[in-house]
Amino acid sequence: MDPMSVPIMPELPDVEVYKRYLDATTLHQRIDRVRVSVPELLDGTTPQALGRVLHARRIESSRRHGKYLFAETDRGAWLVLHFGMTGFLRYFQHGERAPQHACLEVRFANGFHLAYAAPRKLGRIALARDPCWFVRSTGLGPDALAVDRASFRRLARSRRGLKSWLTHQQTIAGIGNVYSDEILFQARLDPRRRVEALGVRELDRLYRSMRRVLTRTISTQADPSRVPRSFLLPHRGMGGRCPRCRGRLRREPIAGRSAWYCPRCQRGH
DNA sequence: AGGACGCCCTGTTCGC
DNA sequence: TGCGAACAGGGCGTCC
Repeated sequence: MDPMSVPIMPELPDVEVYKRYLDATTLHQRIDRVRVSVPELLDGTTPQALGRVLHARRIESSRRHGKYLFAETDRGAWLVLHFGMTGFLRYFQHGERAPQHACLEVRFANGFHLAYAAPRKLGRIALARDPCWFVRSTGLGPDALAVDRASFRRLARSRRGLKSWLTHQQTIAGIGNVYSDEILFQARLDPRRRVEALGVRELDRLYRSMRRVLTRTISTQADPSRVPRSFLLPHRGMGGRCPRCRGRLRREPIAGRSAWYCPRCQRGH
């Protein structure tokens, strides 16, 4: 079973699944060829430089921060991958066909390949000294699953709207449009409300909802078909109905994205 | 500071 | 049925 066969929006849970996929397939094997077919995705490096850094190296470990995946080589340099909205990984045997839209392809000495594919070319490939350095220089906020309740409250001193705040990677890293809808739905909060206007109980509800949604979707491999029917996600679409009150869901552009929510269950006051 | 908007990209879905 | 417009959205830049 190839867990990468379902197209998904690469937010924190999805990237966590990619990380586990990478760990389960590519670690400790010697890289003997690197091929870049979409050089526009390279940020701050070139196909030649990337090839030099990776050639004859092994990936020894990986890390994830928000929607970014980091792979450590045995010489210390880190490969940085961001999946945009359609990116994914595929590990395949020599002779099998590479996925369409493969932008970066690494061949290992054991005859297997790892492809990073991005049909819409909205991803990013970079090199970094280490993940901390990269996170700092990009200005990313703490990973959503590493934020404790106290930090969450501190970060919430913001005039932003809830939807905009949750998806702002410089505040908290890892949450995108789809999962922010789910988190707000389960916290029963109106996406248009301001963060700083929330009471302590509401803020704690939001915090618990964030953790519940992220950990739960990771535990089901971020597979959309395995998301409980009580979640908003399976109903997020034209004509969708609220799994809680059966009312019609509403779509509204908020923070430059289309937000789905239940106007009855997610009231603002 | 933060929101609105446009842009990048391309496969899919929609309406006429 | 066919075709073009609209849409999907992560991240960035610009403007207000």
